[in-house]
Amino acid sequence: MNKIKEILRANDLRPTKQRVLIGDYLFDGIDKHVTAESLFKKLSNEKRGVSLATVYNTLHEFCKKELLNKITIDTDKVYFDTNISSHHHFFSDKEKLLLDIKSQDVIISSMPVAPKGKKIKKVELIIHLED
Amino acid sequence: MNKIKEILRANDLRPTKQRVLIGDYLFDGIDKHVTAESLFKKLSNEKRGVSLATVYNTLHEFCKKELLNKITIDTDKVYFDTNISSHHHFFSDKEKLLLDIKSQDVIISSMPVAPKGKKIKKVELIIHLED
DNA sequence: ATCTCAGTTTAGAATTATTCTAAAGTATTG
DNA sequence: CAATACTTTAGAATAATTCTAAACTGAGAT
Repeated sequence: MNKIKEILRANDLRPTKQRVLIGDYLFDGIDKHVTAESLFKKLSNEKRGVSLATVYNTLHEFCKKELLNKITIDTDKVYFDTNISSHHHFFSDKEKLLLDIKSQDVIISSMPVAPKGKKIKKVELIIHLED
Repeated sequence: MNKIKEILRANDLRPTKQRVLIGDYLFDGIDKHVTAESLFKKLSNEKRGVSLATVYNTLHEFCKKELLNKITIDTDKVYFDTNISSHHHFFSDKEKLLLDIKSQDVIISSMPVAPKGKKIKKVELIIHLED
């Protein structure tokens, strides 16, 4: 029995060929950072391809269902992280490389209160690297 | 004597009409968050306008000289902050609104070490807000 | 002042990730 | 199996930004 199909169904997403193919790759147990383009290329090698539009659609759906974490660091590409537990990132602006920081390596001991009428949705710490 | 002209000269930037106009607006003592488009619109009202290309050029030059702080949160726009002291931001994804957090309101008490061969260039903490 | 030239500005074209559209395909339910 | 709502897709559209190449200008030398 395919684990991905169950995940999809549990999230009200029909287990289509494309979603299963993408899910199988993304959720194979190894944390990954992908972009729409990188994922599209990776899957083009497979026998049945997936269109770029579907890659975009699927990444966004998975994000909405909180199966993926969207990371915007750079204007020219959006990254998606399969590690949805709370953690932060290094980013090398030169190579445009995203690296996980182990969650215990960052301690934020004081946080501001949200402005009136707003709640904190997500805290994102990005450490930009240079050589 | 114009303060902006001195700043420009101190940074090896010729004090052209356009740079002085942009500098006068940005560095009037009030902290600002601008985008290329918002700055372009603001300055279009002035008698002598500045082209959009020059707005982009100037924002990037000012960034390089560390007169501005570039903030990338959202793929569809880059923000520039005139407050170059160390501080963090709230971002309301819905309204695409950027707000300063007072520097004493965030305490990061533990930081990771940079990967081998890299140095930490900048630490950016973004707190995403929702209603 | 005027000349010269590197630095600067600019309009418009080019780029590029992403979103949109609308037509064809498919999973699911009865 | 039929009906229908959900999906996929190719290609067009969008929009912020960058690029290009020609015109312009500030600053030092004469």
